[in-house]
Amino acid sequence: MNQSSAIDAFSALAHDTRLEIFRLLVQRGPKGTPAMEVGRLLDIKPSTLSGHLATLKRAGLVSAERQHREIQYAPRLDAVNGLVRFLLEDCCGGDRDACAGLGLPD
Amino acid sequence: MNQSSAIDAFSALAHDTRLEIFRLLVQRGPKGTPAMEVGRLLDIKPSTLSGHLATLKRAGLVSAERQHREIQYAPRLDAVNGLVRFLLEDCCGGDRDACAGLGLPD
DNA sequence: TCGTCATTTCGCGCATTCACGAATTAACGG
DNA sequence: CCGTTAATTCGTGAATGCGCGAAATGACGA
Repeated sequence: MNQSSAIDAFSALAHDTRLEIFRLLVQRGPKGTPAMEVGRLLDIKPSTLSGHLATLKRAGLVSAERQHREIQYAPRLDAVNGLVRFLLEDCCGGDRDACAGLGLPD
Repeated sequence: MNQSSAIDAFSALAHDTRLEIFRLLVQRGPKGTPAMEVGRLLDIKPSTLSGHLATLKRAGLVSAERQHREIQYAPRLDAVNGLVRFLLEDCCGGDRDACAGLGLPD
């Protein structure tokens, strides 16, 4: 994870509809959800939905796999993990004691 | 944390300079850093810096406290925590078994 | 091969965001 | 009260992102 990738990810999440899409995918689980079903559940027009899913995919936040006619989209939870690690990198200048009790990852 | 607040936070982080500012504040620790020093370290013009710090503060990502002449800015790590919790809320439809091994918070 | 459903691409008009200089306000020290 | 440093506000011009309809493409099933 680098600055540029992080910005792509944050930009992707900084949008009402895309944030809803991502959270829906998280709730639906790692098995994935067909694009059309996402659009139906959230009432999004096909062309708009396609653009948003492409943005999320470009940002590395979701994966896409074709299954028969449909494309299954799934959230990449490891991307969220990487994003947080990047945000909190070298917290307190690397002084672990100073960061104690903040619930940070190892 | 709600959708609107989360978008404000992600929007704030989805910007090159602001992301640099926030990460710098994280690295400098919870004691805070004077605005001017941030500007000096990252080479940001005063008016531009002021706007970015105001955006981060409005998004709840940093706190500001006046100390003598300067204003100390500090990162709000609890905000990051809240952001991640919001993002991963009801993961896998709340089925904890299906989410096992993903490194999620309690 | 044909028809159909799923998805993407393209173009338009509209709204928002950005950096920066100049002027302004705020908080001290003497 | 004055000078200095810290920080904010404001206005402008340029760049980017947005939703959506229309058309194109891809992938099947019969």
